[in-house]
Amino acid sequence: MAEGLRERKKRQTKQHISDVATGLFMERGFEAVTIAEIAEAAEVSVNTVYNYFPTKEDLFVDREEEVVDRPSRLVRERAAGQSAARALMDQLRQDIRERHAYVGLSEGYDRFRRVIVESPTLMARLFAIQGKAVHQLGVTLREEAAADPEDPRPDFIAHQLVGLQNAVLRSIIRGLAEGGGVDAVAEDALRKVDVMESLLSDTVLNYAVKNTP
Amino acid sequence: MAEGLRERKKRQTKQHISDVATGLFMERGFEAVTIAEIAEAAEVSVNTVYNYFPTKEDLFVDREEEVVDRPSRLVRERAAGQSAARALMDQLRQDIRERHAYVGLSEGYDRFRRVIVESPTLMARLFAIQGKAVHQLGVTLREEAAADPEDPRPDFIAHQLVGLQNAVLRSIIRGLAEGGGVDAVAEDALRKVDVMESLLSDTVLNYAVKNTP
DNA sequence: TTGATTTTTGGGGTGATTGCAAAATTGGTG
DNA sequence: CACCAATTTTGCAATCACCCCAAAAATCAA
Repeated sequence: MAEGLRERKKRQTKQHISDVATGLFMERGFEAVTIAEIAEAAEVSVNTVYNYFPTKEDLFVDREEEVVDRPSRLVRERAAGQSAARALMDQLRQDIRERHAYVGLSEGYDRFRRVIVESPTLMARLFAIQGKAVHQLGVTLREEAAADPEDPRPDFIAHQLVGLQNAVLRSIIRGLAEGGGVDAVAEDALRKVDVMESLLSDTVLNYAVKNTP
Repeated sequence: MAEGLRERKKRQTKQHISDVATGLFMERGFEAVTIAEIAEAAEVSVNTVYNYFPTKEDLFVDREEEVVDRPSRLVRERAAGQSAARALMDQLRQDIRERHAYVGLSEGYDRFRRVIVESPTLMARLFAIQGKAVHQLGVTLREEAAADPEDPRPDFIAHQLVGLQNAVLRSIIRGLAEGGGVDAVAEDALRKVDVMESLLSDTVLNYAVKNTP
């Protein structure tokens, strides 16, 4: 059965509210905008906003699940003969080369960043997301390496790998904030990835190599 | 001049409110207790509570600053000839041996933990604290190693070292939650620290060795 | 068009958090 | 000891996020 008008309209409404909210947040900051204002600007009732977004943060922090799951997914889908670390580092380098938003390299990311940094609520949310990503990746690594539940390595390796991504992201954000051009910052980030990679032990770099089928 | 009665009374009031609040949170959980209830139980007005504690979380999350600063302080005060990593790992092992609350090994930590885990608000706060600790340690490592502002290593090493502590803490909490005795869990944690240490590269383990004077 | 289903809305809370000014408390003074 | 000045506590009113419920409006299927 084809997807009905109802479904489409719901999606549109949700998207519309999200867009309006993001616009207002970008203009005036997260805390300064009230849900009531968003509802008014989007021409819906406050209750409708809550119908689609459980909390105010969710109006801004989109695709949380995707961000949390991506490292795990990349590991699961790594090529045969490739380690978990290599899969993530390769993708990280590619994200940088492609100026992907995942690593903060995209138009308008700057204002975006300011909105987040200026809101304790959003900062806390981001930290929580990162924590979830670490945990998720730890679970995945444990499975992929068939490690014992008592083995502390998967969790710690997850910390290291997510930490590396985070350090890169922060470095990029700082570079852009200081007025560096996107290309220069990206090149710089690639160099830093190399340096950080050299701080990983061989054990970590070669953890959970996928069996050749 | 000696500390006046006023100062003493303020401290007492603050402590009293904190104690009452903590007691209620432990009994009924964080979200289930309202500020009004705390005020009533402590026999002060709601405004007085806010006089001492800026937010509800602050009634529970005590000594945040101390937790954030401790890794940095330990690194700054490390012995001559000792690396940053070694200072932190040594202290971590000692905390475990001493059953220190820092690593979750102390009486009553279990209920404490449940209160936190069951409250998204508190979890978010803890993640934020950890984030701050990483950042703080990164700054300190950069100073101690006299590293260039562009050098990505201090930040990433900070991630690794705080991550290790975090992984240990989680392991301990899990062990206790599964009913392990404190001594057994502590012994286990020490073994895990060894394993995790073996996942750190030599570069990290020997970073920022303090000059002999 | 109708009846069922789903979405939107309105209205009425609760609870955290803030601002302000009055009231109570405390420290020292004469 | 009574009194003024500084400090703390309190009461009151608001704002805002968020929740619950029932009525109204929109949509779908027959």
